[in-house]
Amino acid sequence: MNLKFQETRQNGFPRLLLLARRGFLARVKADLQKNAGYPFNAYTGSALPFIDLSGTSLTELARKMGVSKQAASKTVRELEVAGLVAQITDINDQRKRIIKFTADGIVYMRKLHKSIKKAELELSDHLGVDEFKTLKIMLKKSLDFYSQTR
Amino acid sequence: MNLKFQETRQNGFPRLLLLARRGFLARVKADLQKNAGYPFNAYTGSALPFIDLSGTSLTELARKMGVSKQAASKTVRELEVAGLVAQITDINDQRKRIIKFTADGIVYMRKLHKSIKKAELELSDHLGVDEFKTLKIMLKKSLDFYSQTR
DNA sequence: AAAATTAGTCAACATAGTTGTCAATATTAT
DNA sequence: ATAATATTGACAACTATGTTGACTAATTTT
Repeated sequence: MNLKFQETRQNGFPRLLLLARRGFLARVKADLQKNAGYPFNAYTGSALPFIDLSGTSLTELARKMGVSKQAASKTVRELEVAGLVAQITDINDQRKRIIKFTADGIVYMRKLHKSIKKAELELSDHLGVDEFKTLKIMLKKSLDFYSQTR
Repeated sequence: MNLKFQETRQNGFPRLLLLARRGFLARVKADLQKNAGYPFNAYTGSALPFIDLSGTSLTELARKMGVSKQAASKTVRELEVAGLVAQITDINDQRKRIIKFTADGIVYMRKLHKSIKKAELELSDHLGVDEFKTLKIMLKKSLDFYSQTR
């Protein structure tokens, strides 16, 4: 019985992506905690980058994050508890809650950004600058492909 | 106030990896369900490839999957219910439960493998064969980097 | 003004993992 | 041989991140 397909699967494309991401995020997290004492989790990681400095409504945030409003709502509550964002009611539409960064939230964003850049540089160093650039371009092209095909 | 870091974050490296993986797996899943009527989830996706045709113990499987024994145990139970694997007690060590594919499990593995290959080919077509190869090599190099650094 | 749509919440549940604890079995050291 | 130690795998309780369904309140359309 042939075992070949096992080897293929264990190093299949989706697994490579998963593990590469895990490795990368572990580095970001370590750096962020060391340098800032801040948490780093799905709230901070997947929600913050989609909150505009001028404020973003929940529904808009949910859409950008690609999750349900309910999931986004939970996330925002956590960020609020952590003191990184505040929610204010929209004057023009009282149903809307506008989510904005607190001063602390902006500080956090900058630190997070720095940690990510640092991790990217580190990897870029290891792979070669051009190779890393190509890697990112290829990934972007893949996304384009999948968002068209969907 | 500068908005630049927002743009950077939304297309940051880890996000690219996440979305590329999501897109890829959606294709695999669609193909698999269309052609085989089989489920495709974390159980099948992350556990099956690590079960050896000659059988694998739970502890070994957990180690290979990179999760706790408890998590692996749950997964195996699901696979058992789905009829893809069976657990038998090891004759030489009665603590051990050897997990083996059922005939159905092997059929499933082959189909899964085919669907993944198909999705890889499709993407390879879109990116260019050489580029896709490079992409995979770069990802592998990244993994090596992170497993060393850890 | 009534009907329909939209924004957001609460509750219940699903999935994929975790840690802590434990019994049964094997291994090692005395 | 037996006592101490280590390993295998189970159960329970919990965490994190998501989902869907049912709902209220506010706004927009007709």
